[in-house]
Amino acid sequence: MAPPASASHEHEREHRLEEILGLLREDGGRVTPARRAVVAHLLDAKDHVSAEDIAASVQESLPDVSVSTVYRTLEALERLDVVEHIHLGHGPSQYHLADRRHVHLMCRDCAQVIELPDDYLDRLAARLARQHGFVLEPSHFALLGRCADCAG
Amino acid sequence: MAPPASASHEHEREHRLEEILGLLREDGGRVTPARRAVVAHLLDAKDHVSAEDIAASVQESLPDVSVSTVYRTLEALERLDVVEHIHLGHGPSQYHLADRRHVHLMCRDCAQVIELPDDYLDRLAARLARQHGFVLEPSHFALLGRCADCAG
DNA sequence: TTGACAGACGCAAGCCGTTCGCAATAACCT
DNA sequence: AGGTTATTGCGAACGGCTTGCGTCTGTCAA
Repeated sequence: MAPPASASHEHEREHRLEEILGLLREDGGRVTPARRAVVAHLLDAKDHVSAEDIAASVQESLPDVSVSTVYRTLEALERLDVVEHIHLGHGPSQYHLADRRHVHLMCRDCAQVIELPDDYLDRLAARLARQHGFVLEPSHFALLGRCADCAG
Repeated sequence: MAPPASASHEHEREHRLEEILGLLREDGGRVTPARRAVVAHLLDAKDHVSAEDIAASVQESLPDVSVSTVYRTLEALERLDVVEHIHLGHGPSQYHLADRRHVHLMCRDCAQVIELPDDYLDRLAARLARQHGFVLEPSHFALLGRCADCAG
């Protein structure tokens, strides 16, 4: 579960963790074991995870943290712009740290998710801004379609 | 509820209705009053509607058509490629006739939906196909962001 | 025209993801 | 150490959608 980390990576992760928890405190919030575990899981996750994923992982060490606590923690973190969620069409929302922003492609057949750099939609975003004054949030939804394998 | 229609529009609508019902029959399906009413509502709707919208409208004339019938009818029509649905992030799926395909922008703040021509994402689709073999389905999801009003 | 065979129906229960109300707990500040 | 108040766990409830089941009814062949 914990990533194989060199001493410096471990240190770095610890730093980020405390930094985020500090933001919660600055905001008048409190740092609890549950919140610490949620943030830790987000730091360890390679990419996006569902609230249920987080709950399951947190419950390994803190068995009676409830899903509602996870949702409430994620909500607090989103208010602080530390976390964002993305809609993948069908299926639950996926959460990730705001600084791990990506554009997502999702296959409607095999449900595979492909990540692209977060500037992949810059041209489209510019066009939407120019033509419609619309400010695109490219990492808040997935582009649906069929992946190379499933399209045949 | 029924659109103000000239005689020819009325005739045209009737034709489309029977045409679609014919497809159901050809497929080994049956044409029931409930199905007729669902298709009629889709023909009358200006744009996309939720299953609940359809149910409410159908129930005005056929009070005990249940939501499950609406969902099952929409499922049958999607199998025949007559209907498609689109995911708008939060909120229920929206259904529309397959020949009224659009790209959708949705404002995360005011929930307003802006429709763009269905070829609006052609360049993006071409790029995705070329670089990733991904076949984009541009009308199966909404582009989320903030509309001109809400972006300020 | 009728009959019988699916297919479609209504209903109610159930699913999933998410939110909420509440009383009890425990972080934080002094 | 103590008071305040944010956060918690729990359970109930939500919205959107699906399913199982027994009944009904289009459809098509006789």
